[in-house]
Amino acid sequence: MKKSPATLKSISATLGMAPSTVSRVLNGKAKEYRISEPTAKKVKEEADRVGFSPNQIASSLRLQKTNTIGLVIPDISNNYFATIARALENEARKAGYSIILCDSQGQTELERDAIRLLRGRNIDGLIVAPVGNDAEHLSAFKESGTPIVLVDRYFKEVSIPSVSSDNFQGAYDAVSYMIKHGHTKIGFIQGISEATVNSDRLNGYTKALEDNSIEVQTSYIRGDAFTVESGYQATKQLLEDHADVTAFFAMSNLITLGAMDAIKEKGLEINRDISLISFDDELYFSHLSTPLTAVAQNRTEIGEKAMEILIKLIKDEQVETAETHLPTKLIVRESVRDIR
Amino acid sequence: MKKSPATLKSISATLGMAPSTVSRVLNGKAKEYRISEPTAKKVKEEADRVGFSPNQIASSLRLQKTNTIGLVIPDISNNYFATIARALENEARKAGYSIILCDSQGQTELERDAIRLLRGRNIDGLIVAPVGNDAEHLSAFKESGTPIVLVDRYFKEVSIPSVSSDNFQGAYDAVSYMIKHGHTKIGFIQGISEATVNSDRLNGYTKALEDNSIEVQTSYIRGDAFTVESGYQATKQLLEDHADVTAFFAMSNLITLGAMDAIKEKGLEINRDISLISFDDELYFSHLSTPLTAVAQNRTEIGEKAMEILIKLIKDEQVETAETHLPTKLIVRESVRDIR
DNA sequence: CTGAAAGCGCTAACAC
DNA sequence: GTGTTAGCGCTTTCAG
Repeated sequence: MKKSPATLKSISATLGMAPSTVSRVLNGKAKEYRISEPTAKKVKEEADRVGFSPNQIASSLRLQKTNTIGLVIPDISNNYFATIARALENEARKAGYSIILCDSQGQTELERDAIRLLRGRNIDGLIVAPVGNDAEHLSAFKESGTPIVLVDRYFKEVSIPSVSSDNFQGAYDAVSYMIKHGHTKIGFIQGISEATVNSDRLNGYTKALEDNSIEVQTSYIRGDAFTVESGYQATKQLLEDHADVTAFFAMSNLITLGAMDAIKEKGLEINRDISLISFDDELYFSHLSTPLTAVAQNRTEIGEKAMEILIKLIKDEQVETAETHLPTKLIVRESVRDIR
Repeated sequence: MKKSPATLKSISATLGMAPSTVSRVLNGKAKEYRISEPTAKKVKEEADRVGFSPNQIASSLRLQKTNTIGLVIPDISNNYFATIARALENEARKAGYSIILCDSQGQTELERDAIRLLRGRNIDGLIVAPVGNDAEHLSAFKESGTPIVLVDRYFKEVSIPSVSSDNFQGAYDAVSYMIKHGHTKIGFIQGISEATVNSDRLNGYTKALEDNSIEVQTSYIRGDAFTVESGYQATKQLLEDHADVTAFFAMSNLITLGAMDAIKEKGLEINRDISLISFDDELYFSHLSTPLTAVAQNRTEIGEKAMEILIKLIKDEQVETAETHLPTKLIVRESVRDIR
């Protein structure tokens, strides 16, 4: 049986005063309203005694503010997103907000549903790591007036603040590094080609090749999802179609895993037979059979920065509404062979 | 500027009817209340037109039900918890509940805070993966009448339903496997010794040794937290104190990582110089320099089962209130050397 | 078949 | 210094 918890009213009844008085004391507005010491003390004691905790729902309804932030993520079990989520949660909590977590499972349909649901829950702000390329529901949400910030991906056509890595530069650095070690035939194992994260990285890849007068082979560009499976298939196909490719550049932690599966399956060994760089670093990379060179993204900072922007927007503070791109860092390990 | 969204009242006003009528139609109670077809149709159209989404806050206040479940987790960026969280979220969503995520960062104090906060948010149920050994705030929460289910860890002294792996058996199997391969001096790199997960695993370890007439050396039992750092320190110390230890059994994915760090630092190679089994499997284990043998927990099922129980409790259905222990599976790879 | 009205628990403007 | 009151948006008796 559910106990009916203490309320302002119940407390004020046992104390023989008005709910408003109790409310004022408990909200620390005692001096502001010049409530007498003894009254305040009695209220606090009674509240303590019955273990009063204010009903946020009622307060939210009254104040039109839920102190709640929606978070829509493609896959919380993907360490990349989980680490961002942790940073987001942490910052939110410090600012007095709670996170409502929605996993879109990489499906635009579920993402749409989640946002609709969160809207009904009157969230004060929304963070989305969008899946797919459809941004209409996002800009529609923005129209509602509730602040929204994107993480990881972003959209050229709609102006929603976003925080992500400097994908162009990260890719440029990685590919330049490969080229410096003698690689010219470099496979690009991509995710969703329409996603800006992906195209920015592809641009970095292309630019690095061009800057070194290496022709871009479109047949070296493979893959169609940020998944293990796609990484596996793309790598496998490319390995079969172009045995002359000496290096792979994988566009996410999951794609990297798929690529490693394919490489292993073909009986190849990373470094010895084939080079590999992962866009996105993982905890275990240094312990792999060949420690993997990776483009490390600053996941925590992505989360912190995004929440900082969102909270500013909620508080109606000025914010440079543009895209934020955080620097990446090339972590050199042993997966790129020097073939000069 | 925040647009004021459509409400039942605003819709009923433009339509010239009462809010109650609109509410009934929109809640699918049209036939129950025998509302005329044309009226119902008009309501639906208007609701559509203005993009009405009901204010859950108001509804929650009225219904004393928030359709919200609190989730308190030590570290969402730990893949073990993240995968459980994903399963929880998924099941919750299917049942019409949203998840409020709180990361306790492994601190009892934050866990306590989070639960207090969630209480104020009038959650319909609570899932906690408890940190530490203090369960008082948990049983206090239970007293409030809101259903609560624990995942991963549990407490002997308080009767709160819990879902976790069969830690005893999982450990027993792993240690038996090591013994079968000739190991008798096996380090046990533990987390928090007071945690039931830990002691159950220790019991499994002990039992396996005893069943094979091997004496338990308490000096082989090291470590004091489920962290990389503790795993590292414990392994390092044990390696220095007892060079005769031939195998390690690490009590979590993070501890395993720390153990691998220590082993690598000492210039040792897994399998060749030292054997290792991890309690908890990870995505990358098969690609490690020595693919790691691990006790795989069914994380997804832990989450699903826990949510299933919680939802039953919320619906006041009968539930076997006991601890649920899900079977583990020993994934044999190459990290245990046969030294017979 | 539909409307009026009360009330969930809280806050704040307005009394006194 | 403190009480009274209205109302946030919704649901649900109770009326008609």
